[in-house]
Amino acid sequence: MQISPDALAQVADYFKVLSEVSRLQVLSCLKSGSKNVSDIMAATGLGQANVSKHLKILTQAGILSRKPSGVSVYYEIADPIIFELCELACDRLSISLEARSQQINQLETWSKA
Amino acid sequence: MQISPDALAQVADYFKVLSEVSRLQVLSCLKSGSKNVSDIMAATGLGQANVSKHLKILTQAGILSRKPSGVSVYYEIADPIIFELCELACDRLSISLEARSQQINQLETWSKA
DNA sequence: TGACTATATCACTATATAGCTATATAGTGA
DNA sequence: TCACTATATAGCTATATAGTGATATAGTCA
Repeated sequence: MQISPDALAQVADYFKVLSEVSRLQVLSCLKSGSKNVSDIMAATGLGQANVSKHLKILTQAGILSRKPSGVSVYYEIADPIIFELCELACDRLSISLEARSQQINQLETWSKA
Repeated sequence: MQISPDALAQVADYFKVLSEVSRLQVLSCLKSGSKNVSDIMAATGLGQANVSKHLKILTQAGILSRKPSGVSVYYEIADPIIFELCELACDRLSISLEARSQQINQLETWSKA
């Protein structure tokens, strides 16, 4: 094994941040631009404490940046690379979906034969 | 919010598969080519039942392919895209590490001033 | 100052899962 | 057939964490 588990742990932690639906919702709604916590709550439907927790996790991972402005705090995407990551994952998912549907088609033609 | 939580859930699940050190170890040791379960156990140091469980998860995610051969079962990378994903994540990590070290440098020069 | 609002944090519960041991299954050779 | 080995699975415990309600903190305006 070439790569140390410690190094892999950092990669794993990074993917773990992206492996929760709520956090992806937050990222998705921030793709169009900076928003404050209340906006994010409204856009995602998540509870306040929950949103705050996820925002902290995303910020600590370097994915979001935090900008207080008066009483509000605005968050925005600090690292657009994540959308490339999501695109790659989506590509992969659509490929496997296609493969699965082809298998189903084969089963169908077989059952009709 | 444009993307449905259901769609994001699939992306999240995909990332979740990649968010465990043991599974990344398995992928890392399979990068050089096909291996059977015993080889993977030896390369990673993981227990047999544990390796088997992780292999199932990776296979179900479409990341590995399973090829029984006699008593053994060989697994190999079915989807090299994952290495692109890992590279992107690594790039991101090295960038943030670099940023952090620059901050430390700034602190050091500041403390020496 | 005090009242109000926005955000963060704490304490808790419920759920998911990594890793383990024991057991089951499947292939191979006697 | 039986014995042996490789892999898979079941059941369990321990741990991590998402979500929630209550509370704390910080900024703003009267």
